[in-house]
Amino acid sequence: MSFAASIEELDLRCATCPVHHHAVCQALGGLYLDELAGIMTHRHFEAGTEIVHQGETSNLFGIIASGVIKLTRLLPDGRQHIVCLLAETDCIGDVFSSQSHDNAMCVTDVELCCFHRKKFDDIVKSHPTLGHHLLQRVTVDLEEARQWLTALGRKNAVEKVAMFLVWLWNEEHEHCLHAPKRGNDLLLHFPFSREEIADFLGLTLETVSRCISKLDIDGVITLINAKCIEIRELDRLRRIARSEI
Amino acid sequence: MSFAASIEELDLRCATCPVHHHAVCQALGGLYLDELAGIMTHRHFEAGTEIVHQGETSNLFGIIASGVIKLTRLLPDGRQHIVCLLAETDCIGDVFSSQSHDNAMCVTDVELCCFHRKKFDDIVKSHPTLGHHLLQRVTVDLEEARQWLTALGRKNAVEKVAMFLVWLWNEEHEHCLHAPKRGNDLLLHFPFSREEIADFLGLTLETVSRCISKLDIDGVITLINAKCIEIRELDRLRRIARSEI
DNA sequence: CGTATCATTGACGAACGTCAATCAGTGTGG
DNA sequence: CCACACTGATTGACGTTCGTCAATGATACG
Repeated sequence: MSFAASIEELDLRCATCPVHHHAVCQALGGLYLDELAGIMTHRHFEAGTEIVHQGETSNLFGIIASGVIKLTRLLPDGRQHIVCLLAETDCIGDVFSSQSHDNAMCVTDVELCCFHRKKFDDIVKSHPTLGHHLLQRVTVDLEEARQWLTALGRKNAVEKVAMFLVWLWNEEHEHCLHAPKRGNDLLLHFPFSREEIADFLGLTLETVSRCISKLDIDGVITLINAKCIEIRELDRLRRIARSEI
Repeated sequence: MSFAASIEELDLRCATCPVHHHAVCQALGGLYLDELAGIMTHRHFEAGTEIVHQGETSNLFGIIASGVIKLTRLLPDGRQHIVCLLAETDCIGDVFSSQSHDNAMCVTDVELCCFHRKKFDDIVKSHPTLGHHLLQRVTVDLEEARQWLTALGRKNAVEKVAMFLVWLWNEEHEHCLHAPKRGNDLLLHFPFSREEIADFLGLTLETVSRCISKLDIDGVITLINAKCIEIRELDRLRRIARSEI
């Protein structure tokens, strides 16, 4: 693990944090934010770093200021699955349990506001609005997990990949308020390898590659390069994702 | 929908409720429980009844007193998936959103403590401990959803079915505190059809049937009848479920 | 320029789905 | 009490989708 060492980072307090208006911390007004800032440490992790290991005890509760984290689970024989992809303003960790169910690994470089699980929970307990916001977050996470459950259980490979692309597009254009605005609204840049997409969708990297090629050939998207796709027919892509075709 | 009509049921207040010590309502002591009881209505639903319809607005927030409810999602072409199975003490509904993401359908007869979503949320807001308990519930639901995500994404049919049986066994013997104690600890009675198991595991009913037959032939379980299974080698079943074989 | 890594593409096979026949269990009515 | 029908489970034959294995291509990096 690589902790932030530079002194400058100590100055990164909540007031200057780029996401504090959108993350759960918004629940606390500026007044109580100091309380949070007091127990917060800001850390930088490089892409590829494993922040938390599956099964390990960890007292980390974090809010992502920037970057992307994947939560993965490994089966005894090496099969892997990504249960969640987290981006800025998302929370990592569980205030109730110190045992981590998943590996947390950085897909890109990550800036993380870190709290001690127990201390964060104490603040949650004393500030009901924060608890309420946290409940809302977890509820949204649950809804998203169930959406993917349906996809993994009942959709075919092309539908899964289409759904993933639409989801990415939504993430960039609706949820992630700090994503840099692209010149072209339909240009999709993503940091995931084919293997990561496959581990997320319950496929193999070859199948993901074939599906992307098929969508390209069919004119729904244009493959600019391995990690950049132009969406040519968003409506059609959406219909495929929703299994309406 | 069939509402409870008998006058006796009006007497079913929280104090006499069989699950109030284990459901989220425990968070409120006996004192505040009256507040909850004041806005609660107790309803009975028959097996097969659809309580909530996918996409509909619904202001129901309920706590299951007895019975089993399935939350399902339907794709435009008829493919179906069960995203969650709920039993006594579990909550149904979302305090934040009035639009239901799934159909809620009774697998068995169901006794449900019903609240108006908004009113329940008001009580949550004024009683932080209740909110905290609710957060804990949703966190557990999320963890469970992710466990099934990994299963649907990365496990084969036999492993899925084994996992389902182990999960059922755990539900009966660890979580569901009011399940009637069986004479034989390894006898598993369940209310689900092959199609329901299939819709939960992302398989077809034929595949589920074949997997159960295989586990029977291999001596891991004995199929007593369609809805009763004796687990003969729990450890082996667990290892299959965990993909350790 | 050579090497390493990742993506694409093809050939083939296995696992699971589809379709259909049979079997078992349950309820109903004569 | 039995015959019948109805529903759901099992089993078999066959087909499709996706996984596996392998070769080739593209891109980045020292």
